[in-house]
Amino acid sequence: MVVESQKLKASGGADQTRAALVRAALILFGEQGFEGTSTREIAAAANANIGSIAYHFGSKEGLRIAVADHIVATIQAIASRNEAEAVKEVPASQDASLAITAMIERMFSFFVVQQEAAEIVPFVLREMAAPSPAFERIYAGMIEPIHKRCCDLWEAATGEPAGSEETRINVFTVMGQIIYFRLAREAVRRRMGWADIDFEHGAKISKAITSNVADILAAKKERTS
Amino acid sequence: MVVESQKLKASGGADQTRAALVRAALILFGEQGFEGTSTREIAAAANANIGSIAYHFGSKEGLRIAVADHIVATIQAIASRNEAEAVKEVPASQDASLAITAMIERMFSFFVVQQEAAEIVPFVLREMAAPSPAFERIYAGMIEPIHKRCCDLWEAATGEPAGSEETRINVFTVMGQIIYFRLAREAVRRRMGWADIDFEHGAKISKAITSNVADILAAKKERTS
DNA sequence: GTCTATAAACAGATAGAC
DNA sequence: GTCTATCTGTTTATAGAC
Repeated sequence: MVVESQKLKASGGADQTRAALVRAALILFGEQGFEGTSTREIAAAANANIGSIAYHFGSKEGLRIAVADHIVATIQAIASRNEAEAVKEVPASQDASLAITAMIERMFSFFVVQQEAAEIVPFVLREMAAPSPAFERIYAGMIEPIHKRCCDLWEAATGEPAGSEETRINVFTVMGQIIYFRLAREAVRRRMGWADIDFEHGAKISKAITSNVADILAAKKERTS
Repeated sequence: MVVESQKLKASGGADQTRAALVRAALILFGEQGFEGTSTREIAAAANANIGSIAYHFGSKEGLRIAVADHIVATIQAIASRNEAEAVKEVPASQDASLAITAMIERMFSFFVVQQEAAEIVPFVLREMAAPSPAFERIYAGMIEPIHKRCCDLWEAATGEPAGSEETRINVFTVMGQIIYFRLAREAVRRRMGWADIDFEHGAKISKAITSNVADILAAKKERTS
């Protein structure tokens, strides 16, 4: 993936310059890493000049913080939209296992298949693996809220308290099954002999994960009953 | 984690200089990334001079390749030792599920608790997430062999062919549960309220993963019988 | 707010003495 | 093989014109 050569900045306006810089930095930091990206490169991709980074964000590090804040805002917009849809789909919390399956498929689509907000995931992965000062925002505004939400679903499905140590660990094991396919995308692609991981492949993986989680939930229910 | 200030190079000798450079690069590339590490930094940590990198490896990129080869050699030494031990522990392939549990615990200890070869994991994680020319070696010499070995165990435990698409995907879901706790170590640490992920915490996580896999295997056995 | 010019530090690679 | 000095280009940050 390469940054489009089209202008990210539509016309004049300070807000548009700012937004174009944030989006260019999001993409380039995700692809090449923070140290692997120069401010000149970012300014060029955003159709702005080098000085504008210092003016709007103070420094390169300030730009990274702004990128993190932009991610959190985007994620929260997506989350509230999904919640509105989820309420429509499952009027009562009729079957918690179904809700978990839906959540897994949504997260898998977001992290691995990536139709929307594809630029966000590489940046977030890098922050998770090697936290920078910007990680604080990503954790508090994205990782923790998603994990909490999953713990609530887990409680509804198993009866195990959402706040218990066991539940929190179990939810991480589910998130690991999903995100690993993004982290190790190239290894998976090679080992599976796939040219790329397309929608069809994604469906197979997603099915395997939801099946795993269904088996785990069923076994837990069996043991506690 | 910071590189020890002690000398990595014991005395003279070309091989010792070479080895010290590889080890210093392994640690620093893992901690700070390839672009985030300067050749001067590596030479200083290895108690060598900058020119020695060009002499021994041709370029910074050549050093990265040498690091990858060193990792593969180390992994293969560990793997053959483990195999020798595994034969002692389980004389016949009496219970394949036990062998899988043992494999998971070994991998978890290697990737997350990290008593031995702790420096290797960060470097490998970075190559998985953002493959460089050195990834080829890591994949062929470490990732694929481990994955193949796990697929064989999976076949022994479930009857599903080791080469089937389903088996390969399932093995990746297990590896994901393990490696995620290393990738997202900082997020896990915060969410669990742990000061660090020590041996006791590792035991809890490992138990959760082995329990998950046991449930998945049992459910698969149930369905095919 | 935007843009250019420049400062000061640092990068990787190389040449050549020993 | 080791080490120093240096070349060439690039880095972030800044100063100041417009």
